[in-house]
Amino acid sequence: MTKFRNQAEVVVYNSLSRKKEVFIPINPLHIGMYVCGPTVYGDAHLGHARAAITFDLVFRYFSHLGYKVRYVRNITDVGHLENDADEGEDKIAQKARLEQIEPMEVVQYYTVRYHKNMDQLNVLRPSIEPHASGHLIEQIAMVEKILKKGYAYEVDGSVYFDVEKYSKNHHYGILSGRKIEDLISNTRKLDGQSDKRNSADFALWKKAEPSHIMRWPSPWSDGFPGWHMECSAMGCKYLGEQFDIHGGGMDLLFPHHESEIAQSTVANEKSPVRYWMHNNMITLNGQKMGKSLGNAISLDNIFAGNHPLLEQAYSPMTIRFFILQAHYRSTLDFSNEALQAAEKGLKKLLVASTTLKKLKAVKGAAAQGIEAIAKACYDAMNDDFSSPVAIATLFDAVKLINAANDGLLAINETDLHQLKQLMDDFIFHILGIQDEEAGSDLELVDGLMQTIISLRQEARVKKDFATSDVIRDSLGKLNIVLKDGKDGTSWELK
RNA sequence: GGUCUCGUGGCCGAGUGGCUAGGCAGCGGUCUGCAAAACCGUGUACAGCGGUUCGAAUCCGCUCGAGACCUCCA
Repeated sequence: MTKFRNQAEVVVYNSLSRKKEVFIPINPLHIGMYVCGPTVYGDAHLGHARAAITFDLVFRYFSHLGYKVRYVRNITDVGHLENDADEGEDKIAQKARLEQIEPMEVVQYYTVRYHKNMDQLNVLRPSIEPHASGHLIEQIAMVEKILKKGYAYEVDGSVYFDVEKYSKNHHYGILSGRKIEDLISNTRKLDGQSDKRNSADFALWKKAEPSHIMRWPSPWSDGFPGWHMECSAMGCKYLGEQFDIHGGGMDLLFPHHESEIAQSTVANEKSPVRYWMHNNMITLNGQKMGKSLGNAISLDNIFAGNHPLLEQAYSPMTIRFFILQAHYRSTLDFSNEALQAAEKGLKKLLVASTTLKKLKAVKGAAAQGIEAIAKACYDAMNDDFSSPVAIATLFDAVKLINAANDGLLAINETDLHQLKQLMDDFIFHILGIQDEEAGSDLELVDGLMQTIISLRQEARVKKDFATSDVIRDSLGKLNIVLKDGKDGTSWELK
């Protein structure tokens, strides 16, 4: 296994080049990764889960390969406007006004809930989780830098990035594949007055209206930073002027990430990011699931099963497995049928993993292609984090395990060791699956179960099937399934 | 309207020129007191029409359909 791990050459699809590229970090053995986190004004939904799980997979895999990864994922708690990019109300402030609480109460409330959901999904906490509101100084400094270089202008206390000027010697649209002329001609004319010289320009700093509760002093006005500023400022602060990976949902590609590139390129005179990675959307009946579309199902709803579209509750690990069974760059359509299939598939995988622990090695038997399976798993992950292919390959290992358990296949000590290593590495460490059934008092329960099973076995030997069936049925009501096999009876939770 | 992506068997979902993806469901069998699980076997899938090629789901063109971005959204 180690040998595949060491040989690994990871290929990453770079949104910037629209091609797969061999991943080479700026500093050997160290990786800097920045991912756009949530704007904390509402509960996390499936889309948040997908983004978090996608980059959790990247984080886990690179860590597994031996890289030291500094993973920064921000919390947006200021500057994210509700409607038109520069005229709407701040999302946090709006929520605070509606609920008559402090904006920071909104932030705290939803941040805590976000963390809870991510923990449930077994998403590892990032190395640094900076808040936009905690980095006003850095953001203001960056705006000043851009102003000084002449790529921004101030109007009535607000500062805007001059996209037209930037386009003269840079390519605004390099990431999203847009042309500046199209952007200028296609951007919708906003109602009301705009201080911007050009509709494609975006705000670096906004002056706060008197009614606006979230405000900070700056050289230009009491106000707040533009949405794109935070990621540029915080990414630079914690990962440097240029870092390896920047991730986020595809919907952030334009204008958010495009603008980040423009700002940082001007401020630091270099492109901020080597590899841009974007996860695709989750769809519901073929349509994107999104907060603004009102069709987003919250994770709490899914875990509890209380939403009109849900036929049942789905556990966090089912959701995680469901998401990992699709490649991160494909859209993934939500349906009860698909989730139920994922639930069953996951169970099969986990049962096999438990079976594996009890498996006994047979002396001298030949290798059973375990190396090939391990190699295929690493190949899949090295190919732009293809978790669906890795999972498919793990099911090949499941076949081996079950066959060995049924005595149809002999596995020797070396094979067994390799197989255990493979399953453990991939299922639990790389894919980040947890066995939800495995409780701390499992040993006690198993002891009790062995007693019950032996009593029932006595009945069965006496052909007292009435008694044995009563035992099985009543355990069934507790969601415990008994399985009578050749070598005795085993049990598992439904 | 502009830019881009996608269309794979009952469902989900891999696969970029020739070799079984995989999961779920179904069917037949083995095992079992009966079940469950597991195992074995089982599917003329690649939106349509043309073209390139010895050979295409895979490359090219067109048609149809779906979606994303161009406003906030993971």
